[in-house]
Amino acid sequence: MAYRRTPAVHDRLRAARERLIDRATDVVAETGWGNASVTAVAAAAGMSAGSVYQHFPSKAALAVEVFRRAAAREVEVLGEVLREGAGDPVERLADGVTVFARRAMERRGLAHALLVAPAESAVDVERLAFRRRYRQLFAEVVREGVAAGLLPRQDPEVTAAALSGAVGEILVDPLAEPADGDADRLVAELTACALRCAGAAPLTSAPRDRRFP
Amino acid sequence: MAYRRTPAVHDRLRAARERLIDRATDVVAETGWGNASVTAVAAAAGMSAGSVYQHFPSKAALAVEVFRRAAAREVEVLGEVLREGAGDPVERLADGVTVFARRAMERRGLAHALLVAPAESAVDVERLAFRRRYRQLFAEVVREGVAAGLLPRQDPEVTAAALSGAVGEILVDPLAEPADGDADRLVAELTACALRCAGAAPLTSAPRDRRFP
DNA sequence: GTCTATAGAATGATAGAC
DNA sequence: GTCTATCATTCTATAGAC
Repeated sequence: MAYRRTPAVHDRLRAARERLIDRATDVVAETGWGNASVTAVAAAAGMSAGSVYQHFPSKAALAVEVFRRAAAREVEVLGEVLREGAGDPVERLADGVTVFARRAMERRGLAHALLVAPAESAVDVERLAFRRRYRQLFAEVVREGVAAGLLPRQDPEVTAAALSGAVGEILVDPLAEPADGDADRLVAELTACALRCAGAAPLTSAPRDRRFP
Repeated sequence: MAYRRTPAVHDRLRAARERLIDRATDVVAETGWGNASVTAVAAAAGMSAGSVYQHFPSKAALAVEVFRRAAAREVEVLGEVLREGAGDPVERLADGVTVFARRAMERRGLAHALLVAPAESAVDVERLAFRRRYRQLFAEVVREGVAAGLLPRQDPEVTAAALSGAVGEILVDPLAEPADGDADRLVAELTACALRCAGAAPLTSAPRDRRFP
């Protein structure tokens, strides 16, 4: 195309790369890693399989980039709620779980791909790091809550593992696909469970007498 | 071999089939599903790859049988503790989580294969059913606890998901491989977390002195 | 006219059935 | 051990920007 690589060409390449990543993310979210062949994602992005290698040295590199982008987005959102959100640590924890769960349910396919779906080993490595960051975020706010005397003493890492594990577990099971109205109830139950798990009083306060109705 | 299948031949075939399943289970526990090729499990069982197909119509069928046997054993053990164990529902829940976690840590490789390790899709289907049974067992005892007034009102399914999710989550992360003495502490923390999760531990900031001194 | 991004075919490796 | 299918990756000829 270009005699020398002009800015216009550079931009077009960059745009094509972005589109490839976006479309590949869609394919992964809709059909899973297993069906995201080079040919399939290339077709979704409107390019040939060969052209993919103009942008990425290997399929694994593309997969990792797809994962990183989506995972980073989730971590950022969760981190904002947990760290810079409003309220005390317990309130932020409740908000965090709610956001985590709600986002996962809204983009179920993507959440599945990020959290549990089998993928190539390069992605598995990223996933481990990703889950660990998630847990650290939860653990941090639990630690704050303990320090503030709002939560009983506990191992924040274990509690954090339980929190993310609970959401993941519910996502794994396709039968748990909730009806429209049910999703809200499920998120609320999950949040309540998370608060109990950390040892906090239920959200609907005046907790002392109402706890065991 | 026999012209017509005599009882002796029948017994020998049956024994070979059992040995094949047992050795294949070992291979899966030690090296994961990915390395459990037909050749590898056949070698471990002391037979040729071709002979495997005397006993199973496909590799997937063998894998499913391996999974079912091991999973059924775990479900049985957990079910015994949760259903026929000693004590009230809360005590049985604590025992169940402890047993679940301890067994998983003792046979980490097998637990990983059963709970989370990537496997062929036929096994994934079994895994879903297996995790569901696990959750049902937990949910049942939680339901009992609620009915008995020992636990606050909650969705037992969600709580059960959190319980098994927490153990699974901790197993997923290889970094969490605990030192010898640490495993006990981890199991204890997990059990405490599980009790809180079900609402059995103190929920307010006024903890009982005995539990959180 | 030149050069490179691109499409599409060729190649080669892997994995599983039997 | 052989046969087959399925991709990831590479090769090659074109088309279109400069």
